[in-house]
Amino acid sequence: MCRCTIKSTRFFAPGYNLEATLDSGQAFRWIHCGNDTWEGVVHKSWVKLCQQGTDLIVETCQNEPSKNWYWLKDYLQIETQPDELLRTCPQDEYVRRTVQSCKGLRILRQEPWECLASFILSSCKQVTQIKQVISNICSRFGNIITIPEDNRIAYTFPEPEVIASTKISDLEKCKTGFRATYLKNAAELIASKKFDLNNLKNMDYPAARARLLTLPGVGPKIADCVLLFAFGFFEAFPMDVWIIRTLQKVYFGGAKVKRKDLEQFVHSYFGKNCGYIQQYFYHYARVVSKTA
DNA sequence: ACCCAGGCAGCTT
DNA sequence: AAGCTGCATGGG
Repeated sequence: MCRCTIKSTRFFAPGYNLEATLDSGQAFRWIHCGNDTWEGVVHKSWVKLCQQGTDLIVETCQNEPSKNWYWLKDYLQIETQPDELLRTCPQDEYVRRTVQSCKGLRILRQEPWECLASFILSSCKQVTQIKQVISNICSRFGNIITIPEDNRIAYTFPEPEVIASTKISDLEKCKTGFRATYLKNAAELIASKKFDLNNLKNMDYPAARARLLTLPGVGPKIADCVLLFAFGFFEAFPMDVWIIRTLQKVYFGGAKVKRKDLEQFVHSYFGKNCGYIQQYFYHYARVVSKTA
């Protein structure tokens, strides 16, 4: 049981699109509490965020109170200006439409292990299901965080050591399905220090990607998600079913272009920040265009 | 009943 | 190197 300290602040973040950022399928643990308010857990601390004009109102329940707010500002990428990154993309009609519709969407800077584990569990599942499985994993294997203001409970994401020492059958009780062994085996490699997840940040994109691809349950798509959402490699372009369909429809007149050829295309056409526009495409295709 | 979901690994051609 | 298949589970 932890002894938490409530701390509050506000971040000046004009134009920050909290909803698109927290609900665009890059992180799976944020809960919408209405009125532009979201609750989640970042770096083992419970966090409540509320968008209010140009500010994000922040309330936290911190395990180990830190002197400054870097840990959360970095996670939320408050200082990043998406428009500057997206300027390197050709401003074609579809780019303009999706950027306009998802204006202010940031790519988060997530914790590597939670991000990796989440996307190992994501394959061939819908976003709502992924959220459910991860919620199950955390409530079963994470540590309890009590929120002083009303005695509710939140959970940390279980460390690799915990997952590594868990029975496959207990992981499967969380509805992981066939992904349970992938997760456990990856956790073992990380817990035993045979795989140094944090060292990926010292590599360039191709080297870090090649290294991630050696992990069980990690292929090109999941590797790119981790590189984009946890390490800030904006040249990583996760090629999922939604994006493949979108690219074929918008840029190839509906032709069945192969994955390999699409990869070539996105890197040469969208350039060094192709991963950033990818997230706008994904969110637009999956959410925005449905509700328009 | 059927097809699909932020795929991957292993096997067959 | 490419193409096919099984994997476990729930939603539409």
